[in-house]
Amino acid sequence: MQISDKQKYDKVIELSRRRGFLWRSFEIYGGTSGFWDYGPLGAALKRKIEEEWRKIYVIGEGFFEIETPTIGIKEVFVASGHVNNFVDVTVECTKCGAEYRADHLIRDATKPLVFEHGEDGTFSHVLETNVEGLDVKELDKIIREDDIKCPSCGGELGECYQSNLMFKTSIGAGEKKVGYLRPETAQGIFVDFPHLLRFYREKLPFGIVQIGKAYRNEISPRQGVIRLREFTLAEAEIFIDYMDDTHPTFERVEGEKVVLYPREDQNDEKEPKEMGIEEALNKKMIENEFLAYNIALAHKFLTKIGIPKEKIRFRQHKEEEMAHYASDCWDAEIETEQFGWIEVIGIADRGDYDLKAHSTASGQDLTLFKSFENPIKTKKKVIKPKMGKIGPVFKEKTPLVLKKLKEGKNEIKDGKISLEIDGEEITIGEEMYSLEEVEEEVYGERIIPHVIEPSYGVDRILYALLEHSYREESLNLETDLNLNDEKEDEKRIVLGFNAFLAPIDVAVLPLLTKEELIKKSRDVVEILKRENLLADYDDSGSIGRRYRRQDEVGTPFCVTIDFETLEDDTVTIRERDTMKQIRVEKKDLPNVLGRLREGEEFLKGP
RNA sequence: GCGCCGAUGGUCUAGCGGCAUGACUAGGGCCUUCCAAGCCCUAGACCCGGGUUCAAAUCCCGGUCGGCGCACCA
Repeated sequence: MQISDKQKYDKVIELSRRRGFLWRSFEIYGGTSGFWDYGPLGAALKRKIEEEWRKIYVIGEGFFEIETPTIGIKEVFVASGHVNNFVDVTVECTKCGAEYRADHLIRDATKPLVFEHGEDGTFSHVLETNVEGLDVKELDKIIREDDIKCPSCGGELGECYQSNLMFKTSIGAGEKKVGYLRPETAQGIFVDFPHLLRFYREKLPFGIVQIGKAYRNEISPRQGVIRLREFTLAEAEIFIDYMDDTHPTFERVEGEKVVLYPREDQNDEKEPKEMGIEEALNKKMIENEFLAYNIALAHKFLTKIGIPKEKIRFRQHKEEEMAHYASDCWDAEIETEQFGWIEVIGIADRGDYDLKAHSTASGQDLTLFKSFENPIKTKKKVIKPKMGKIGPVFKEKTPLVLKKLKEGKNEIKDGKISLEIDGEEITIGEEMYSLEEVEEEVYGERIIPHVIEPSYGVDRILYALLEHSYREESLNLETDLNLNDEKEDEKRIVLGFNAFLAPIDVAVLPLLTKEELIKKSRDVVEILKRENLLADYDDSGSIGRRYRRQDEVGTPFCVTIDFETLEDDTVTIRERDTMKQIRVEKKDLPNVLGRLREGEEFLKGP
């Protein structure tokens, strides 16, 4: 059988395209890599995944959702570091015009530095120039100093320049203002920090989420739906007090077991290990309680939507792979057949990087006043100027003098204070001030919150879910009609989504294409619609064919209308996974379906 | 971005200088009392552009897209 020889990825993508989950974008024009459309069922599935996410973060955690533009002005991304750091350094040959990535060019041009003789008689280089983390000027310098030429024509290379991975655009007519399509939704949140702080009434910790599109102009996106140029992020930014990283509701994730793959174990090539989240925290494997909490939360989310536990692990980023803003980062990875372990969620400790950066760049105060439990009382001596003496002496310079004195950086020498005003040295004599001891109370301090950021790649999660939901079942049908001994097992393709995620909630099918049954079926569809269920009606082909159609798109239940329905107003509900049926009264249908959708065992009966 | 390979109905596929295969799917009808049954009918394709040739899906060149390897991946 041809189909079973194929990779699972191919089967999943084929089904997705055939049944309207995923389509390549711009297909009639040949398509463009890095862009995919969600078809009717794909869009529905994605929405339901996002809805589950909201249940956890918005309702569960109490993080409200905001929506900010997908285009950001240049200032935002200059401050955030994306304009400078989210780049590849490129260099162009002045003669033939070929373009190169400068770091690779240097690495290639300067290697091999050392050869090692392999056992199989081949040579391999073991050292290469370390170009990691060099900036434009440094790379440019190396090219000049080592006199590196164009590898294809030997021509002189031009100056290095940065090519940014953000999509650039202009705002308004005449390209007055430069904008970029956001590479993450987070910056919109940081920029709104003063509003958010007031909204949450100036108390830490608080969180805020955003679900939306983000854009990265990847040089060469591959791997189908895994690497996109336009993709959906579901991000939460959790603002915390770094002095107090006790999570207020840690008990919610107690007992959650996760597979962890810390940095050290990766370096030592050890296996990831499963452990309770409290243990990981106690052993300092995860440094921060908020990080640990959010790792557990991510694990809850992924298992809830139906990713098998054994296919989930959390891998800590190595130092060199972390983003420019992160001080620690754990990725949730899901194992897929096609791509191996893929990153689907990044849980980063962004520290105070972003707020600090935006504060500096905008000149705005992005701090929060944190009260001490007990005000700190200090006694200190302050200088009290005697205005009657100072005024007449310094005249119009008096305000400046007072200002200097207030700054408090005064050294008293032999009772005299020296100040520098407009480059001029002046002396305040003993008679011009008095020293008084005052008691000062400090009620708190201004702090910049730190940020913990769980960032979910919705598209990747959706793909992983499709792959893990896809199954083919062999049905051994004992047909007497099978005269030739060609024993061909019939194949059933099922997307085994949890009922609450399935794009179509329920299908209504007349057993036969008879007018009475069709009419009755239409009535049932109307009843289900009133319950806000997405009900599909289908009377084409045989009943078996219709069940298979629904199985293939993951519809959990089919309601079948037969001749008994006409007599006693009962219908059958057929479950996707077991293919078993129960008969219920038509009037109980919404109630029973509701309970089944909540996960009640199927054959328990009404 | 480099190298290798590929692109034919909605899906999968045969053909590889001379009428474009077949299966599945889909639409309509007949039949049919629960899991892709059967019968009849219908619809539907050579990635784009150039070249070679009497003739190109087929050969050549360029492009686009895809797969794999290298590289990249906040």
